[in-house]
Amino acid sequence: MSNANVLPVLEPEAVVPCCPPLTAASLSEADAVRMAAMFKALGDPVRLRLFSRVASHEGGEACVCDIQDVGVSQPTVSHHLKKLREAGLLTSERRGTWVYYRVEPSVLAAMAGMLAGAAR
Amino acid sequence: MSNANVLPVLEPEAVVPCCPPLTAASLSEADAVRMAAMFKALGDPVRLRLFSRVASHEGGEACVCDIQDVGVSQPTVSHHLKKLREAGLLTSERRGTWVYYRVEPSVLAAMAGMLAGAAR
DNA sequence: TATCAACATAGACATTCGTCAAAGCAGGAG
DNA sequence: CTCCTGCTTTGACGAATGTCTATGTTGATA
Repeated sequence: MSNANVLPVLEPEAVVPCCPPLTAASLSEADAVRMAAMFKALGDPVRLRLFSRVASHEGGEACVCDIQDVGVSQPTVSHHLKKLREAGLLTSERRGTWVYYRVEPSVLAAMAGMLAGAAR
Repeated sequence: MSNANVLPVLEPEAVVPCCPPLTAASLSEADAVRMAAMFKALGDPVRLRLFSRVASHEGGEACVCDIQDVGVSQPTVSHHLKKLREAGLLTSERRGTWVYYRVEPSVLAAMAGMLAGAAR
């Protein structure tokens, strides 16, 4: 079995450089697709709760066992965490038996930046 | 019309007072449902483009005819604008033959505020 | 070795979503 | 009145989504 790279995840670097505030200019289709994927990742109550639990957890990271009590089964939690990872909002790292998740600040900043302009 | 709101259609007023930054505390289930509905509304490329076109349009408002060239049929545009309205992100007003949409700043501010904390 | 705990993956299923064509509605102009 | 334009609603369709159970994998411990 190959133990090389088991995570076919988006690289955060590729996602970051986006976008001007929404008030400044209308989005291109390509930018809209990229940004919509991030908003979509937070567009589910269970995912949003998981994300908020990671974000608010002591030390800025949490293992799955710390946050998995959100009312759905463990495989479903795993599935949602994978979605958040693929959207570039979370990163994960295995340490021993546990897998720790933490938020990717630059991606969050891009989303907040887009909205902040339009909210003035 | 009855205002009994058993349906998950959000009144803009009820949506505004939410929420602390994601780093501060984990969301309750009720708050997560409300906020996820807003993020979900921006989680589609067509809707995000429509929203950005309204937000960046001169005067802070736009009629449908100004923004409907996003690559889908006109009924689909109307459907997406309705979703954005139901999520509390846009308001609409009819003036003569045209319907004008504008962004709801307070709702945007709530979303940006949640993200800004976690992006630091 | 065997066994357990933490987490991920596979497959199936019902529900939701995005899209379109067609029809409906509201206002302005003739 | 009739006709047209701008926009919404309806109904249908395939595709995507969220959830579960069952199974797999990884690492620690005995």
